[in-house]
Amino acid sequence: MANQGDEKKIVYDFRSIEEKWRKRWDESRIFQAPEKPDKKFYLLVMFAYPSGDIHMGHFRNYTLGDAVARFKMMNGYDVLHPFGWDAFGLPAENAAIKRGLHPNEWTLKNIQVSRDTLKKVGISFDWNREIASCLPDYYRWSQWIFLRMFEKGLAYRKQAKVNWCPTCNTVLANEQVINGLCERDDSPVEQRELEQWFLKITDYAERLNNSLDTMDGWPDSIRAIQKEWIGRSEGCEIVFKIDGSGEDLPIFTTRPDTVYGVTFMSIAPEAEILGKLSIPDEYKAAVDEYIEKAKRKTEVERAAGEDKDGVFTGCYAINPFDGSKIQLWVADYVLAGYGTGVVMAVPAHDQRDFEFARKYDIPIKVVIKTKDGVVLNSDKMTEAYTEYGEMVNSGEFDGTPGNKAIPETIKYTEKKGIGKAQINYRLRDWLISRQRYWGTPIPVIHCPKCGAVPVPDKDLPVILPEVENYLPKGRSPLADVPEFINVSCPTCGGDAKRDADTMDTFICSSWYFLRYLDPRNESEVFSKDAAKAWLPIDQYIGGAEHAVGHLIYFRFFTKFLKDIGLLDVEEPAARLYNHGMVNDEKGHKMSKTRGNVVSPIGLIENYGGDIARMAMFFKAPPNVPIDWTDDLVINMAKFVGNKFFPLVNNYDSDTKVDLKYYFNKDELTIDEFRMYVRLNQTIKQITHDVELFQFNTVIAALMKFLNEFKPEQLNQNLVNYSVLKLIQLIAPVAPCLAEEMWESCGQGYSVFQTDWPVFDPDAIVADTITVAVQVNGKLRGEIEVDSEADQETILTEAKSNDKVKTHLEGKSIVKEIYIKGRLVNLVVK
RNA sequence: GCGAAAGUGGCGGAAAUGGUAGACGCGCUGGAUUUAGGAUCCAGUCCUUCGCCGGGUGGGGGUUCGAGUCCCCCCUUUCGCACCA
Repeated sequence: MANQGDEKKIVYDFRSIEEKWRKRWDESRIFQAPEKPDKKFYLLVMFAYPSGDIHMGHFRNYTLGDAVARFKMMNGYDVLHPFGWDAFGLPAENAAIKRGLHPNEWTLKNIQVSRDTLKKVGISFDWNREIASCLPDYYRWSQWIFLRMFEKGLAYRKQAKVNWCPTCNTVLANEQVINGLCERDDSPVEQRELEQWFLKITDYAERLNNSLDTMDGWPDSIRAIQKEWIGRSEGCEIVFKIDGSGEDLPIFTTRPDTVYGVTFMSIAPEAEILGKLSIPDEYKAAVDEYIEKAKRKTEVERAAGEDKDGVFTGCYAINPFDGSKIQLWVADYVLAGYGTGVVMAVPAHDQRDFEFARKYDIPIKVVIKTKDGVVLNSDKMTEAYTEYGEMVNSGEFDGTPGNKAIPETIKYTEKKGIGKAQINYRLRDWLISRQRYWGTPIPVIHCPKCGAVPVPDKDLPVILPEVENYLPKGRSPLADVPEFINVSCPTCGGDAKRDADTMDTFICSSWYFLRYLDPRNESEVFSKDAAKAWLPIDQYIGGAEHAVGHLIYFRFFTKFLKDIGLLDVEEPAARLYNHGMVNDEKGHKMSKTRGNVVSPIGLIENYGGDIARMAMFFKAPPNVPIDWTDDLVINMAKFVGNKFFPLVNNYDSDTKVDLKYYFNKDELTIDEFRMYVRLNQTIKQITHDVELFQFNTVIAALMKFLNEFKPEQLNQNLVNYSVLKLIQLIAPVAPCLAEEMWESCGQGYSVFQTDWPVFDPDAIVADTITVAVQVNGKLRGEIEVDSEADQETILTEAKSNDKVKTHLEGKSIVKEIYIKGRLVNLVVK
């Protein structure tokens, strides 16, 4: 740890240097994006939740984005690199309650503190475009988008069984329930029957699913997670009839080919169809009791039941294929929300149905032959046969081969009008209303006569009122604010009440990237021209934990806004990069309760922001989690202080170097030319690595070059040329340092407005090259040859190498392989 | 159970497209310098060996002149989904 009082240890005066350049950037507005870019690059980092000061995770994420932004600037792009605050929501509210503050006060204070820190870090954000989702001029447009969805029937109210967190005192979206527990506080989530607001994201399930196939700028892992979450499933709807009443009893199945094997059906306890059954008296009590019991269980309890159980209703259905009578059961393993809430059970060919049938002595009927053409004996089966195969015991379908069985049965249902091909999704509609204070008010008025009436656009925003008591108590605190709640109906003028709920904060983050494009627009959510100019996001950087939340929601919003004509793009972000976490030295997550938080501010004050970020970059690629240790930064400070920064001492600012043109190579000695080659290899390497965000090897390449660079042995021209190139190459990674060095070489302001170095292709191929020589694939020697030498010369040379010769003795060469400029392999026997 | 990613020295991690495995750094070991500490410099550091040779990228097979990289099987770890009919 550098001792602040000990001047000898300060390797360069990072404090004044960093302050100087931050100020300079700010004054010259170098990071301000133009309205109309020529060559655009929209770089988006996930905006921050202001729950305190920013931490090492933010620091890592945002310095990564910063390096990319600066690199793109140097490659001639107009870079849009905005920032803002995801300021509404439960965490801010909970934190504020704990401290006895108002959420607004708490949030705004945190924003200020965090903003100051980020400015101190010198991130290249365009602060002119800063937004905060808790401010009326932002959430006004969240309300506006909500109303557009309402108009299209995509925002709707529904009485439904919903997830309720008893600790947060609010409902939660499916995406916020992890293993039946609240993602915030791990409380077991209860099911409550409530009327709530939903967004019909399911209308977009197919498009959300299909676009994933073309999104090759996204990590495969995220795409796979989203695919699974959307859960597309191809199958068939088949309409059975209730025996007696003849009422329809539709089911969804992916295995219509097993329909002749149906021996019972399972109905979810919550399924509405149950009301249509006339359950015989002798079964009624047991069924009612089972349903009551099932409803009291939590999701986890229901899922945990290893043994599937259920109860027979005494009712039957008719199989439309063969007219057979099917027992109807109620079973709580059936999900009311998927398909129709009714499952056709085929015990011979579905493992769960098999176990259920064995338990309750229900017949098992084999209707699919095995691969070997065997018809299994149902009495002797120990498990279901779930493979596809030829149909058997299936009436007119007998003999239909496995690959045709499903299409043929589907075709039949359509011909007979007893069903149809159908695609189901696991994705559910998004529950967005919250019974909490700190969020965007839902812009709807409930009128006893007119029902749910949208607030007219001209009355937006619906301002979140200041309240005394915002503690959660199971219904929205806004419900107890008469001035807010009591209004007249916009349609009929009669007494009406505002909706008291607020929106899920993920609404705010579903479109923030659009507001950045036109953040001060008072008449529109954003201008279409701005959207056309900047979209899609060229690079999005953020955590993988948002895979099934935010990263689906913002895709959904984009598609919706395209459909109403505001956007041209189908997808918001062309490329996505997931950064890794920063843990403490023992690999534990940094947290205030653990007391192991390393502050970016402390690092900046003791070592400088450039050293801190270089240390972080050097440790590992940015997508790999790292364990922070102070020696990272200590060692980086040594490298910069001893090796890198002193480079400018070797620069002679009287010697003019023209960086735009080829260096005069003819003047160089052989050793100097070798160094020139190494420089160009380094340029090539670093450019390649920066493009892949491999900043660890960027710094390694710089170190390696400096290990070989001996300025005192080289002519001054070459030294100057090399130093300038190196400063540019390292600028994205160490911006203040680079500016300072650039200036002290007499190059003026700013290094970020110079062109990124391009390697000299002539210098990549040297006059002589080293070729590796293998015998039977094993390295046996190296030869130095003229780079122009032909294959024959090289092979002759290789065979005459002393080391190689010993391995050739007494053997005959059966094959000679030459890989140009790299290696020779002699195959001997 | 299903899906995805990944297994390389004491450690973090390098090896673009199959072509010199272990770059760069940490740590460690010797040495130099220094009143001392810190710092700095030089040398060494995958295993085995004085050296050559040999072995080596989780394990086992395969393709190839040549495999960390491609294919098959297995093991382990991490992450995501977990009754989806």
